[in-house]
Amino acid sequence: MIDAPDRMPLAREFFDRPVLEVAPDLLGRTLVRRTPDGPIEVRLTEVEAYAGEADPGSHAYRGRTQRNASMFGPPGHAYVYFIYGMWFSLNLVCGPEGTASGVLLRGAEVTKGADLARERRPKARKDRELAQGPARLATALDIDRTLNGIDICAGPEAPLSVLFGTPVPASRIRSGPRTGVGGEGAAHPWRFWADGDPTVSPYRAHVPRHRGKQE
DNA sequence: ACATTGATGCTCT
DNA sequence: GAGCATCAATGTG
Repeated sequence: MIDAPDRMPLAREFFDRPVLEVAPDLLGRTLVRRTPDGPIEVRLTEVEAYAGEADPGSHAYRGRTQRNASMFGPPGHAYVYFIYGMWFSLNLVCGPEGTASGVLLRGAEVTKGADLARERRPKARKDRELAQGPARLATALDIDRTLNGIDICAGPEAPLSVLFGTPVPASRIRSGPRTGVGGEGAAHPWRFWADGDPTVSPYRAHVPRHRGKQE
């Protein structure tokens, strides 16, 4: 049985391009997470681009560290990081090895394996909330730090793959400032989403948190 | 519907 | 020690 055209995996060349080309081009694509219990598939609806060492909003801004090492690796690999003491986020590494760009996956619609996703997201009241937000997406897809650095172009058995899917046409893509990114990084409209899709997460502007004594 | 805030621990300075 | 590419519960309308 031959795969339908929309089930063809995206090759490494897809990711070996400038991140601002790759990010909007990922919208509508199918992300496959293969778990021991079976596959979970989502249709990507919201992403953010992080543009290498020159981007003040990026984890790579201050150069290579132990945490961000996989961002500096070859394209078509995963960068998974732990945040707020509780959550994971999944990025797809773009651009040539030695550079450090990536696309944060922020929102998606679960299209297959919804029963598995619901088990992992028992607090989701509606199916559209299963993967609405980066940490929710990672939780629904059973993503953790063991997937950091893995090759997502490694073939039909890989834990993660991206399939062709049905790309969102450019006329339906919107862009704006990235969520939770402040400073000079806030100026760039590097968040991309599918207009009107209910699985796009609510925008939250960056709020500087001052802790400790105040007044 | 929207605003506010606690939870929780890792990473880098 | 400060800050974090967040979520969910709580409060108010």
